[in-house]
Parts: sequence; C-alpha cells; structure tokens
Amino acid sequence: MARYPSAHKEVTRQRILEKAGRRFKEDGIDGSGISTLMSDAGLTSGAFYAHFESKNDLVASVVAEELRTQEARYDTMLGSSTSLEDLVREYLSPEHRDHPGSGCPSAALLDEIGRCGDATRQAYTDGAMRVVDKIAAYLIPQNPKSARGLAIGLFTTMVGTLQLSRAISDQELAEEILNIGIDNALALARR
Amino acid sequence: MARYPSAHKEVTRQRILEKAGRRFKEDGIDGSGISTLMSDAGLTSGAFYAHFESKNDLVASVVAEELRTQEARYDTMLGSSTSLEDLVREYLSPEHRDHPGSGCPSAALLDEIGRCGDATRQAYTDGAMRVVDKIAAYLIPQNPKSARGLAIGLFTTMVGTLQLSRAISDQELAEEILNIGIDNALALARR
DNA sequence: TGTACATCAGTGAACGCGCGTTCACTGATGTAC
DNA sequence: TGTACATCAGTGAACGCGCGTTCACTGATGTAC
Repeated sequence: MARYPSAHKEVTRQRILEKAGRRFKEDGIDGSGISTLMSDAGLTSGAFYAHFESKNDLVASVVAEELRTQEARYDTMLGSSTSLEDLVREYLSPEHRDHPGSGCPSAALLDEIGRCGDATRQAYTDGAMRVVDKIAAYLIPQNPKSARGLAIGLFTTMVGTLQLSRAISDQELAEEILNIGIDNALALARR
Repeated sequence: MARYPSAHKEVTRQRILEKAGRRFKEDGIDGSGISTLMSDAGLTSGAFYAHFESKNDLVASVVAEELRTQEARYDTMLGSSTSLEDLVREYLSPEHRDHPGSGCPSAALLDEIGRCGDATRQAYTDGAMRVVDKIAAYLIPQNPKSARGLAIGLFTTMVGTLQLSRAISDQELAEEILNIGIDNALALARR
C-alpha cells in the first residue's frame, strides 16, 4: 500500500497483539484462526508473516503482552487508593466473568497455555511471576518474599473461581460461587 | 463387521468416552479431531455417528463421564483410610501434573469448558457440584452445607495451582508452586 | 438340522470448509540526482 | 525544483492438510422356517 513513517509498523504490530489477545481470551487459542485475527486488526491474512514468524510466535508474544498489561493495571490500582479488597471484588465480579475478552489472561487461557511450547510457557512464567511479586509486595511491603506463598494462593483461588463460575450453567449458582470466592480470597489475604 | 451381543455397543461407547476423555485432557478439546479419537478407540471415523449425534454431544458426554469417575474415586479414597491431606498431596503431586490424561478434568479443561455450549456446561455443573458436595460432606459430616464454601475454596485453589504448575516452564519454580499449593490447601482445610 | 434372510456395528471414501503458511504482486512514499 | 528509482507494508490467491459430517456398502451373526 504505502511506505509508512518508521513507527507505523510497530504500531500495527501492537494493534495485532491487542486484538489477538482479546480474541484468544474470547474463543481460545486453538479456536482463533490467523485470517480472523488479522481481519480483527483491519488487515488481510498475508500481512501476518511480516510481523510474526508463526502462530506459535504470535501466541508467545500475546501472552507476554497480556501479562505486561495486567501487571501495569494492578500496579496502578494498588499504588493508588484502591485496596486489595477492591481488586478482589473487581476480579470476581459478574462483569469480569461475562467479558473474558478484556479480562485476565490466566482465567481465560491457563490450561491451554499449559499445553503450549516452551516459548509461550517461558513468556507466561516471566509475566505471571512479576504479577505475583506485585501482589506479594503489596501484602507485606517490608518482606515481600514471605508473602509469596500467600500471593500465589490468592492468585490460584481467584483464577480457579472465575473459571469455575464461567463453566457453571446455572446463573444463581455461578453468582454464589463468585461470592464464595470473594470470601475465601479475603480470608486468605487477612491471614 | 458383525452382529454383536446386545451389550457390545454400550461397551464400545464406554471405550470411546474413556479414550476421548484422556485425549481431551492431553491435547485439549479443540485440539482433538474425531478421526484421532476413533482410532484411539480402535475404530474408524465413520462409526462415530452411530454412537454420538455430534462432537458437541460427545464433549458433553465425556465431561459427564469424567466427573462421574472423579466422584467415584474421591468417594472411595475419603471413604477408606485415605485422609483429605493424602488426597491434596496426591492431587498436587508432580505425577498428577505430568500426566493430565489420567488426571483431573477440571485442571485440564476448565477454561475450555467455560467456552462450550449449554449441554456441556450443564453436564459440568451437575458433575462438579456432586464432587464439591462429596468434599463438603467429608469436611463437616454433621453439616455439609456449611462446609460448601470451604470445599469450593479447596477445589478452586487445587485446580488453579495445578494449572499454574503446568504452565510454568521453570521446573524448580513449578515444584515450589505445588508445595505452596499444598500448604495453602491444608491451611484452608484446617479452618 | 439346514438354509435363507434380516440385522446393524463398523468401514472407508467423499463432501465443503477453514486451517497455517507462501508468494508474486501493488502502489504510496522517501530518497538520489 | 522535477524526475526516476528503491523501499516495503500490505494484498489476495493459492498450497496441502485435517476438520466435522455423510453415506453407500460390508459381512458375521441371530432368527425364522
């Protein structure tokens, strides 16, 4: 089409990553084809390989990007007036459950990531541990290392609860599970 | 091929369900094709539709069957001398993490089940709640209802922890996460 | 008891379709002279 | 300043392949006479 200013390609790459993250979280990684992903980004399928080596390469990059976004968001929330309780309540809200596309990548994709290759799992490991460390530093600022186990417990219950609530077909029960999850998470954090 | 004794078809159906459950948990639902599933069961693809209406129908039946199996297993374990602590340690063991095919369907498939249609999510709801009720009845036999929240908390942490441990590429860290998960689960159960 | 027929679980080729990937080509802009 | 050329992000058709599903057919056994 055109020769663009030097920043243009990077901007496009970022748009592909953001739209693909959303699509993956909505339809799954296996459930999202390259043509669909590229048309989400306003492009045609052929352009994909100017930005990524393969679908696997995209998946690893998306996972890294998603966790970077999540880390930044929690950083802002916990750095400002938002309490951990607010964060838990937002995470385990019906809004989050019903909008996986804009939500937590772990809740939407964790078991699928476990089946991915090394590059993706490496990207996940780095990103998830930074998020866990952020939570640990908030819980016990003077000794984040001792809060690590607590932070991981908080993280796993929240992820498991949101996944369970999404899988439950009975609306009332799904709601009850979110509330139980909030109680359990807050009880953990209060330890 | 042959006209079989009247029980034969049901035996074959059961074999398909069992093999498909294993394959789904190893490669994901979207990652498992009908031809592969049928050849796992020693049959060819065409025979599939003599047993199931569609892949969706199979998925719902597999989910129901997997949870029935899990319920029976926990029933036996908790009914005999096995303590809840043993169950937790077995669930969060490296063996379980490294063999999803014979393991917990929730740990392997929960987020994918959340993206399935009503029939599958209904099957999951029924089965998972029976498993949770089994755990609750063990925790507080005289008042299982009050143990429900605890049982759900135990369930979600265990599922989340196993998924996380599978997604982590660093072996040492993955091991540490299992141990942290055991501590967190046992602390919960002791409440 | 021996023969003809009905049954039906399973076969395997074929359907249209979307997958991940490749590639010859386009065309607006930046650069060289 | 004006013209010729190089650049390169993006196009869109095509590749072989496996997907979920359909269907005409097979053939060993149970049943009827």
